[in-house]
Formats: sequence, C-alpha cells, structure tokens
Amino acid sequence: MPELPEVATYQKVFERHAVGKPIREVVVNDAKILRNLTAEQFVEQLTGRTFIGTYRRGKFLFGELDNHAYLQLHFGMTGDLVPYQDPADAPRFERFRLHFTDGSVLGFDDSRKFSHIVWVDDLPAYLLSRKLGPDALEISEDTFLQLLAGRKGQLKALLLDQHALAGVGNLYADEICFQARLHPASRLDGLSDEHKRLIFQLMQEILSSAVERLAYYREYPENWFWQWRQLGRPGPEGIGVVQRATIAGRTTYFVEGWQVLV
DNA sequence: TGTGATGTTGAATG
DNA sequence: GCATTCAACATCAC
Repeated sequence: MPELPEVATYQKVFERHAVGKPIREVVVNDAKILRNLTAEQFVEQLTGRTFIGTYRRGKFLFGELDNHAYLQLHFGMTGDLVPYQDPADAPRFERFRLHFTDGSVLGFDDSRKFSHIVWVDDLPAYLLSRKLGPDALEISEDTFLQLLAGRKGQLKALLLDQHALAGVGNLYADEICFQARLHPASRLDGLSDEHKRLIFQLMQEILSSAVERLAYYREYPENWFWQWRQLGRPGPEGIGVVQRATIAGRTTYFVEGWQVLV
C-alpha cells in the first residue's frame, strides 16, 4: 500500500489520532522494525511525551515530539496505522501501539516487517544523510526538468529512485507511464521536453488526486490504469492486452503499442 | 504448494 | 561515477 498518497493519508491519521495527545503507555510487540533503538529505549523515549506535529517527505513520515526529536515512520510494503479504542480492534500484525491519556490507542500494523522506525534527533541532518530527493508533490517543474537532464536510464527507474524524487512507488510509476503513453523502459535521454513536461504534469495530477481521495482506490477515476494492472487483461477500450515484465527491478505492467518506447 | 507482493539497501557486475 | 541486476529482509494471501 504505502506510496506517497498512502503515506500522506497516514499523516492525516497521525495528525488526528496522535498529535496533541500525551502518551500514557507504549507497548512493543515486536522490536524487529525498530532500527536504532531497543524496545526499552523506544518505550522510555516516548512515554509521557506528546507529538506536536508531523513532516512528510515522499514515503517517509516523521512525528515531531515536544522535545523536538522526531520519530520516523516508514511503512515498507505492508505498514499501516490503525486507531482504535477497544483492544478487540487491535490490528492482527500490530508491532507496537501508543496509548494516549484520553484512552485512545494508535496501533502500528505491519505483516511483513519491512517497516523502519527510526529515532531522529536532528531531522535536517538526517534527511541530508539519507540523500532523499525532493517530494514528488513539492518539486517544481524546473527542478524536475533539471533532474532529468543528463540522465540516461529508464523512465521507470527514475520515477522509482527515491534519491532523485521521493514518493513514487511501483503502482503509481506504472500509472504515470500508462497515462503518459510512454513505455516504462523508455530512455530518459530520448524524451522530448514535451514528454518530460507531460510526465511532470501527470505525476502531479495523479498523486494529488490520489491524496485528495485519501488513497482510496475505489474512488479513483474510472480511466486509471490500476484496475487493469494484471497480466493478460484486455486494456481499456480495446487498446491492447496488458503485459508484464521486470523493468527497473520491479514487476511492471504496461500495454505495448499504446505505450510508446522512446 | 508454489508464486508474487504498493519498499529499501548493499553488493556485484559491466 | 553511472546504470543495472540481484539477493536479502519476513510473511501473508491466493
């Protein structure tokens, strides 16, 4: 689930269900996803503190604490935030949970344990050291064009490269390529300026629409590709059959012919 | 029962 | 340094 629109939605959940509420108790069920602190340290650092805000860059969400340290939440492939009150509603793969003084609970669910929870003392320094690119919804068209200049790799590889551009994942990369009618293996050095501007524009449109709809796929526009994104399906309006290939190291779906290889 | 999965990293190769 | 490929991480769902 968690690409930029999903994480932007988790940010809203976090703002609503965690920010401003003193933490009464912290329970760790599985410390595997805690990257730079032990379960004991995690509990000790958070108990009694209050989150006062959030920051998001790409797929990385940070909760700011009242001592101005940050807690990084990266959701991996299957991470999720689940607010609840009744213990019976705890998510199945809850790795830790925060109890607030008002009695509410926020659980962190993650079946595959690819999430990364990191304690961050100095956020700007941390972001620099991680070499995270600009957020895909914040980047300007000019900066985006500069990013592409001089690059020779594949279009999809760029979209997925979090050091170049933070936020686009496998699903939305395929969506952008489909709507731009460009084959995901197209070479960046073969793209015209018009192509590049089109990619930028579609990226903004797709991501912001998805954010507006809270990453709730069933409310996405009918002509979006995700619902055809399956091997062998007839694409929309008979444009061709959906194919599957490994591109930029990831399973990629596209419609040959409809999406031009540049 | 095997296969694939919305992510990231680090190593190896060219 | 750049581009690319691959394995690893850990587990679930179909």
